Amino acid sequence: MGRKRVSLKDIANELGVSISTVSRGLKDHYDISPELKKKIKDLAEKWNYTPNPLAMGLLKQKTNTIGVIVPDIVTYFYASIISGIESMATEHGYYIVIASSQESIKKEKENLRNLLDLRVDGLIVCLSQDTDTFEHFDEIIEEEIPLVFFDRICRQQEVSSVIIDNVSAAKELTIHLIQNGCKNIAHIAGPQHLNISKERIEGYKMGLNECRLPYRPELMVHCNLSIADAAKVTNELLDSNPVPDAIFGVNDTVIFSAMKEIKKRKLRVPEDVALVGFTDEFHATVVEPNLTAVTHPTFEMGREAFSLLLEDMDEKKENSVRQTVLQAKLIPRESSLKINYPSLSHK
Amino acid sequence: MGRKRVSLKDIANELGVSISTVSRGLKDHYDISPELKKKIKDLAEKWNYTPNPLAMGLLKQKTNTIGVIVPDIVTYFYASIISGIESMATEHGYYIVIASSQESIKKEKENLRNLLDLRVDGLIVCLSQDTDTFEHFDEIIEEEIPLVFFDRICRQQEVSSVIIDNVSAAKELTIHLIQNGCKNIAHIAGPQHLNISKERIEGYKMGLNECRLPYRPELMVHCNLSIADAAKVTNELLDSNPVPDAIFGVNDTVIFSAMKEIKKRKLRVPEDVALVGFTDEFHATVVEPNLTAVTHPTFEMGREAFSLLLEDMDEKKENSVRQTVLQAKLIPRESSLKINYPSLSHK
DNA sequence: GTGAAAGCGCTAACAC
DNA sequence: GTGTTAGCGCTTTCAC
Repeated sequence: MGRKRVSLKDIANELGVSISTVSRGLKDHYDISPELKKKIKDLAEKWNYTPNPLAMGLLKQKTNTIGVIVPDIVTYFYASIISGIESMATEHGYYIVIASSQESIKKEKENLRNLLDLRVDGLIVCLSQDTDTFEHFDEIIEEEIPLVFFDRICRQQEVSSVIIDNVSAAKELTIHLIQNGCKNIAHIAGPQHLNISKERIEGYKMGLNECRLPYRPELMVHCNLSIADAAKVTNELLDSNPVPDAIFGVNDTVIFSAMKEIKKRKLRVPEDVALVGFTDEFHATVVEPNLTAVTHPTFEMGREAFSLLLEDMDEKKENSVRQTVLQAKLIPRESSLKINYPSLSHK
Repeated sequence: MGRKRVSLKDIANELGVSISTVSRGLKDHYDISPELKKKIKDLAEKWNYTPNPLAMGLLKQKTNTIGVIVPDIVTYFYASIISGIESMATEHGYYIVIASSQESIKKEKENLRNLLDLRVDGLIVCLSQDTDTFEHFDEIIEEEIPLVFFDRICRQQEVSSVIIDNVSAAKELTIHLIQNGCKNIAHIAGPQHLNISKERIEGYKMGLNECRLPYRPELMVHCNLSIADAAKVTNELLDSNPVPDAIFGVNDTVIFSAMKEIKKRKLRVPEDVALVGFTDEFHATVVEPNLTAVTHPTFEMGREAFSLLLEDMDEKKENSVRQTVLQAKLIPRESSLKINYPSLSHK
């Protein structure tokens, strides 16, 4: 370990004054004599003095650290949201400690425990895929520890959150498929207990309804969000009757997997089966055909989540539950364009 | 803010004993009477007592927190290394605080300052692209604050590091191209001051040499690692004479950009120009044609970096500088296979 | 067996 | 203007 960093005491000893004088000198308190003040500041500068955050934390009961729990760090969606959180946190002098739940409720609970033990000032959380009970947030809510959920949320009445307008986006995506001539649109939905699954299903049904197409239960399948399970349900869909002429996936990962299965069967995208994803992962633009999806403003989501948390952490304000709903944006790409659009017909 | 968490004092008051008794009771010190010990432990359990890490940190001069500085969080390569660090850190009871330099030496210095101010117990760092001077690590090295570099490193004699065997990997990749009939292999290299650029150039030259092909300076171009710059130098290569029949990129990002430019010109990959990347980003398998690259054991790199750091942080041991060299593995995919390999000929 | 006191680094109320 | 003191939560040495 390195040598101890310099403390107020060191400076006080060197200058032959008391610790509190140094403390005050450093922050232009009352009036320390200007000369002394200068001497103190110069020495502090020279010795690279910075206040010990542990001592400050003890005193102020505030660590300037926030915890972030995400299902995983590696997925572009989460990585870029973390990036947004980090950028805003840095601007406001906060540190962020990251923990990943690996999509497991057990690890999520452990992460929560660890971060609370660390005495973070607040938490930003995206629920794991397995999280279908929510009592582990009781303590946090009761003790009024600032908490913000994003994307996969729960207890909306009690906890602030940042989400995108899943219903509208899913509806728009569905209508987009219909406008491209699709009649049998399948939906690969996510786990039933997740808000994102429910909302996207709702939007899907609204889209069908608005275009006077019937909702067909046999075209709706559920999967956990793994590649393997997505492949399995895709094959079930392709073997069913009617064979879907389009598949709308709850997220991109699911659809990438579906695309592989479709290609294996030598079916063409979008001619035989149109595909649309959801989160617009980085590689949506890089697969062939390029994947139509709704872009999430991920960086902004991260920044917004931190903003809400910051308000919650502000002790002066009465903390009120707020929800920010951001709009996702439909990006039509090749995977859904059965009918050549004039603007894209040169492709 | 939440109510104060329970402290030893609270338990002591409730039980009518002193703080030190509680402290000892909790850790089976000396002999506190078994009954009292049980009472203490039960109450601590009931009230969810956990020691305040700030107090412990002050006392022990140890925060159990390490800082990680990466060029960015979003790139798969870094995200998965972070994931490896996190997994190992969690196992050992450490927290990790992440900071990103956005490839800027200025931000890297700020991050360093911030993390030192936070009193992290150690640091794991990957240099930014802009980092061509290294004095900002003087203080850390002098004060013997545990530090480990990975991938992009400097001051190898003084600081432990985890790298992959760039020379061998680059050589193997070059020979692979030659075996596929390429004669004019261009190399898009990275910034000159980075070890990864230099080592990959060296491997490239060794590969050429081993196959008795001349090194042609006109086929070597440098670029910063941006998409735009990679596009620019790719076009320069395609306009030059001889036109390369293969391009070996310092990393995948560069090669993805090159691929786009090549497709724009209606050239075919690999028939007209074979392509090989380096880091094997996630989407290497998803572009068409799939990208040949050398896979980095990223998760393992993260875990290994933490292991080295852990040794450094172990005060008992004499700290010695160590370097772990991991092997990257060539994954031949479509983008380099000009000659049909029997095992892949059905594609 | 258990308590009192010092000290890790800092601030702020209170002396003088 | 500057010093003293208490206290944030904890461990540990020294008393009894």
